[in-house]
Amino acid sequence: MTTEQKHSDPALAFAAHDHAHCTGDVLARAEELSAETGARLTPVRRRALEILLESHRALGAYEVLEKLAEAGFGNQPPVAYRALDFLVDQGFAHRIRRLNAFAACMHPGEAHSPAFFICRACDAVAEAPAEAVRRAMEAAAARIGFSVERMNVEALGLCPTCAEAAS
Amino acid sequence: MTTEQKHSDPALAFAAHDHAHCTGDVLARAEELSAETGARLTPVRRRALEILLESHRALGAYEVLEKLAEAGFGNQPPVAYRALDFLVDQGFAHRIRRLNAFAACMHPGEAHSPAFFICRACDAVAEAPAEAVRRAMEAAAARIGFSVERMNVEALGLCPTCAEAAS
DNA sequence: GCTTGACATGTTATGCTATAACATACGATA
DNA sequence: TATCGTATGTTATAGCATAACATGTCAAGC
Repeated sequence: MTTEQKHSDPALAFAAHDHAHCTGDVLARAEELSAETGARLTPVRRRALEILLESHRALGAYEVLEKLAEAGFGNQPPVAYRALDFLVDQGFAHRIRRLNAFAACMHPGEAHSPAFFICRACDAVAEAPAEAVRRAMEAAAARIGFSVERMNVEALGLCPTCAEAAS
Repeated sequence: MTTEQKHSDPALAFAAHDHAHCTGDVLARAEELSAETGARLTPVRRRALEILLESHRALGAYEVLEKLAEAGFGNQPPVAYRALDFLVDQGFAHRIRRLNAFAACMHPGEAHSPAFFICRACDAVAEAPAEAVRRAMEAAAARIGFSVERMNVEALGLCPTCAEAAS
């Protein structure tokens, strides 16, 4: 399996794998993209992204804040929210509203409309490409004259591991 | 235009129409369904649904609470949250996470996976049928062995009226 | 060099959203 | 009429998010 394939396989979000590896790759990609677009991936913002990547799960803003504070940054809520908002704006992270949480985007830069699959048993979150979902939404929007700017698509259920354990 | 068509036309959520009419129909349908399934549509719950139907937009739990209190029910948050949770469980209302709000379902009982289109300018919310979206999600879930139990599909953008006004 | 403006960060304070935990009431049933 | 399940009411608190203002930083233009 190549690195490319590995990172684009959403099932891996539910399985053990080499975090350090994908963390480094994604972070590097985020830096490239920032350089290209002029976005300023400052120390707090970069560290916030690292935190999301390292934990490799969805984190609440206050969890991120705590880790930012440990790294010497401010420890007031706006510090975390601003960094996270930046990451979301740049497409480096996604906000998962069902969990009031944020997760690093596993393939930044690739235009994609992410769909999230959230396990209600272990809280793991898989980000899967969902172009078909996006197309269906665009079509539904067109029928009512609505112009879509952003989308949140989230499913709650059981991941393979927990489904197995439950049976 | 028949009543059936009227209620199933999501564009109407963005247009003026006869609230009293659709409110009554939906409420009656909810009562039928409750009788069938044995769900207890008690006074608070019924009033909460009426409140959502009357306002005909997404309301925060505390807005609903305020109106429940006016009607003589308790005025502590759990009163509203419990009633709203019941309505969501029964499929009589939907939770719109992007707005931290709740909206009455315009066609309860009909199996449907709703998608919401939220205008960022006027906060109007249209509920559109999105079977194609649901199918795409099921397909994506199947590929990673995930079993979907619930879904939230929300789009942010501009409704026809506000898009017009902006141009 | 210095000023200015844009942007990022830090801090205080507060508001909004949601739930835990316990008390009370009510109806169905044995 | 005792009991169980369910619904409602209430107190208290936890958790999430942002407004508003102060400070710092850096680059462009005078």
